[in-house]
Amino acid sequence: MLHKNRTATGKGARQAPSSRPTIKDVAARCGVHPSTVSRALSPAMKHLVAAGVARRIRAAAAALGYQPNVTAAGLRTGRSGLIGVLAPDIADPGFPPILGGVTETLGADGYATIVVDVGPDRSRQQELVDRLIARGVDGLVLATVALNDPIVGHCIASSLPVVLVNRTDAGRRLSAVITDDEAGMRLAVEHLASLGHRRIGHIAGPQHVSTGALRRAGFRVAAIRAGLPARSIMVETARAYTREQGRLAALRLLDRKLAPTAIVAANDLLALGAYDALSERGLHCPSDVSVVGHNDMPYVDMLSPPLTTVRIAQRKMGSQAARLLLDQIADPAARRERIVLEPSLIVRASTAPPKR
Amino acid sequence: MLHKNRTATGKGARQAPSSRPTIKDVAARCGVHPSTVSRALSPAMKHLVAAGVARRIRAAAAALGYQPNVTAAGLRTGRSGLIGVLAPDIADPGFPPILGGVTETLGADGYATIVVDVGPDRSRQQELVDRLIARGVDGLVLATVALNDPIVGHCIASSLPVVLVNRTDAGRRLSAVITDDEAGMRLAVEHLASLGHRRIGHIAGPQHVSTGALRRAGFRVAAIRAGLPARSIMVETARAYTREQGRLAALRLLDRKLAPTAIVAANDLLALGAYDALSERGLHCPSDVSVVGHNDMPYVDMLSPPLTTVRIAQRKMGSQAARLLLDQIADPAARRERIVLEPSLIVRASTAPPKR
DNA sequence: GAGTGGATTGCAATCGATTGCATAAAGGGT
DNA sequence: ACCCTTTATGCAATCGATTGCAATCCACTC
Repeated sequence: MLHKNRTATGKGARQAPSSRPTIKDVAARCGVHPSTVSRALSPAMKHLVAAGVARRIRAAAAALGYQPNVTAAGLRTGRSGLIGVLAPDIADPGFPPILGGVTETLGADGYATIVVDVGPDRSRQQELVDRLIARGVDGLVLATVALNDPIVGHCIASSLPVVLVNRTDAGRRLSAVITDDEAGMRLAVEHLASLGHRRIGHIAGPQHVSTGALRRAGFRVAAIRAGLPARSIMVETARAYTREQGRLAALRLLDRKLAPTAIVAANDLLALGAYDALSERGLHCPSDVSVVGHNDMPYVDMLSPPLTTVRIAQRKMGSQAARLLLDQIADPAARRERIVLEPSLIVRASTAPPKR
Repeated sequence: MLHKNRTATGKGARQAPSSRPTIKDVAARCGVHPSTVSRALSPAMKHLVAAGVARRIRAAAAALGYQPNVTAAGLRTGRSGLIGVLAPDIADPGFPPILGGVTETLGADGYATIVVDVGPDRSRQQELVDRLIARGVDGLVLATVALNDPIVGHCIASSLPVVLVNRTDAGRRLSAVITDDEAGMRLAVEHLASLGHRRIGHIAGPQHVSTGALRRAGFRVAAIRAGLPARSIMVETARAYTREQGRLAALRLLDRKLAPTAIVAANDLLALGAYDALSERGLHCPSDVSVVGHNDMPYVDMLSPPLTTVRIAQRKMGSQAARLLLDQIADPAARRERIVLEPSLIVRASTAPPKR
């Protein structure tokens, strides 16, 4: 029997000489069969190989600088060690902390993450998911789902482990880690009410995503519970979680006959837009109008004025989602779960009692 | 000859029934050989198959919802369609725009990116790179290299296409896309000098990375060219690009006998720290001390006061780096290149003439 | 009517690692 | 001594797609 592997016969050798050593090279160096090397190097199988042999194999592997080819192993085992993450917008400073939590937890278990920025065009989402599936991802973390998102059915049909993060679907058909949006709004509204505000406006986020809808509902409930008269509960909906849409919505609030003395934004980016709108109308925050944000994204403490906002545990949200996903990969039959994290209010200088 | 594939004989069928169709299924459905399917579906090879057959195959593939298994193809062809990206810190708002440029350009060519956050512990970098190589990445984008980084030699030895972004290595041994750091500092210093500042301090970044070293050097040169006396050119070095290290360095500047009337930070995060330090000392920006940042990261226009800063073309930097990498993948013999982008100064409200 | 050539398609090896099964060697019990 | 476990290792198929080579077919030329 002759070597078929990498002998310098030239001719058929398309291999670059620098190509990495394979399991066969290690096996040859030890005079054992490749399968033995595979077992010796696999934590789950190494109990099948004699301790001495295993040591020799590990030494040879180290000497050759052998690194297993994940692609080949993935083909055989059907698992790639890759997790796909769909992000609404990487440039949104609120997202990196979530991502950090996800990658850290997954990385500890040997998984790598492919992050895909869906961008404003939601229709691409399905295609992007399919691309990830074709890549053989072992699971998906979705930070992008809308309330009634066809992607949910698609994911369930694919029987791929999936976890939602930050947002949830209307049917609650998938595991999710979210924050208590209603509670967050209650914190914000109660804070403003306790300062004496009676006319409070809300810049709602897009209503097709859970954060937008739940926070708006939470705002309404909290405002009523705080005893505000119905007509002084004002809501304007932003079409996207962007500074610009926040500005437009804030202008609509400010231009009402009875303008609010305080504004609760569904998100810090929207709050930034509210700041823009205020200065555009020559109003001052907080003396003319108080503003409360949501998420406590990085550096909002540096704004002028520092933003009072509802803090959510973004990093934790990411790591919890990752953990849920790992559980689901380990046991695909596991029931879907829903983890709700509690928000807290960070009071800074953008809120104050109303004038007069 | 009998079907060996996915017939419902039970027994050996470990396959989940929902598992995706393979090239064989498409072939069987069309009564052709799998290799013909492969060719029909490959843009580069489809000229080898009759037009009518190709059409039938495409139809069958679509009907079955066939998606090629990228892992299997990758094993055979030796290319994974994955690009590794090493980031210094995903949470740093300066990074996402670069990443956006990278992923967009690579995505257009069918590549997916694996982003790895190296974090503060640089020693992990080598291991992370090895992990990516084991994953079979087709190339690497490094946003993390230090001036004399062992990783550079390692990458060259691996003969893997690599491009540096934002930072460069001392030996200029790898392709890189950076900004003109000296020019940026010249813009900052000349702006301050023209406002009348004569005592200017610099918060330098870590000196082991190119941005830190080049900006410090650029600051010195610009200050001398502006005719500032040597002893009123003050430099304090931050140990990391963080707000906290910026605060500490700024305090050291402010506590000097002849404190500067203006501070140029090597980075916006350091500038934020300078803001912290100023308020800690009861000083006001810009009336007491002017501050200039660097990078124009998102939302620094919202700070109090809005930050004057040197804008760099981050997104473009990312996409150029991706393009360079694609070129290098297409032609591994291509010469290494270095692209230097020009920065511009964005004047906001953190700079003003010195008192008196 | 044989030869030439081009166009299609099939065949089978291959990428590198994993794993069920078979085999071989060592140990244990009676 | 013999059989029966364990324990350790080898063998070969397999994952799914790609591709060099061979084979087939048809048309056309001389």
